[in-house]
Amino acid sequence: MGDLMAHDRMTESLDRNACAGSGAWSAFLRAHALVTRRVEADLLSAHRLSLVSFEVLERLADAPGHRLRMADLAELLVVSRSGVTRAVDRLERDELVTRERCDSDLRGTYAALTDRGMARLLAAAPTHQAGVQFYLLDPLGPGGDVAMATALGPVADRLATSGIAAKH
Amino acid sequence: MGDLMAHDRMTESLDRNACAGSGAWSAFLRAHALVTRRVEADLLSAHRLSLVSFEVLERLADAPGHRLRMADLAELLVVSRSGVTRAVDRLERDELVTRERCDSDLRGTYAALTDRGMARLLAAAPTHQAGVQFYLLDPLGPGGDVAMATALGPVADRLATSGIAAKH
DNA sequence: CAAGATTGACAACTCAATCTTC
DNA sequence: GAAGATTGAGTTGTCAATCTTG
Repeated sequence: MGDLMAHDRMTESLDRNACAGSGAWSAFLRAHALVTRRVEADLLSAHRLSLVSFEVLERLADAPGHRLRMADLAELLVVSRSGVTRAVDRLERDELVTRERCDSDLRGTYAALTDRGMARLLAAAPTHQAGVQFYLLDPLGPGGDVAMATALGPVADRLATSGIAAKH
Repeated sequence: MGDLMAHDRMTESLDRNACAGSGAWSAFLRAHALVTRRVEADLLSAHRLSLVSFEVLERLADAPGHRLRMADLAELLVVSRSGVTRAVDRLERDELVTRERCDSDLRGTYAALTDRGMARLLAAAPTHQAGVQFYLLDPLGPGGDVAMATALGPVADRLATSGIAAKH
């Protein structure tokens, strides 16, 4: 963990002017990788839930009737439809979610939260919330969370309209 | 960090429609997923480079001697050491990178940029830059890039010190 | 034919174990 | 023994093709 030799090599090679390690893009990628890694590690060790699994449960709990159609879940989580199929497969194996048929459109399928799923979500939510607060929101400083949300809103709006594929 | 939220209160907040769909955390995850997806799609279709591969080439080009040790590369990219081994394997197959021995420490290995690697990077850089600008920086608005970089700097600093594993 | 969902084949990453060198 | 790097095993995600229903 404490790797002093590596740290020496790093400081030597970091050039603030032309380095790829500066700028909003690099900070964005780095912060995302570091924060999600920590939050997921905490969720896994304390509640055996991956970050994606937690987010599925969270979205279902927020939805009317505690259920969502697979395609809607895919858009909310920004993953492919097959990705949602696999994720719900895993959650169904653990009996945290069940599939229900959609009566109005027989092509559709609902992913619905079970009682066990809700209990698991409630148990894990404090861990998740604490991680987000500690790893991301606290370092942002006062008002940083609001600034982040308002700044990144337009980013998502611009890209979320046309599903997963697009061009410019 | 000690978040002692009671279960009944959490249930209330989860039932509120605004819980999972808004806030800095959700915007952060959504923006990252959407932007990296687009940037990588552009890089793949135009230059057959994944985002990770591009970033490896970029880091090597910025480094003194156009080379970096595997462990340093892992820290810069925020991936595991085995992840870097696999990524460099792929790049070496395409002859964009070569492995070199480290004379001062025979345990170490350098990943070094080849001429083909540099040419590929230079060809792909405009595509990458345009994607970052269009998908992320433009929606952020004027000054948004600087604000983002300064806001996320402390996030990375807080988490980057102890490698990949950590506790709080 | 278009849309929702799933499946198979495949790609990329992580962890734990291993090998070499310090 | 500790650190750098790699390997094997296992997990998770994507794309293309398929099946079913509108």
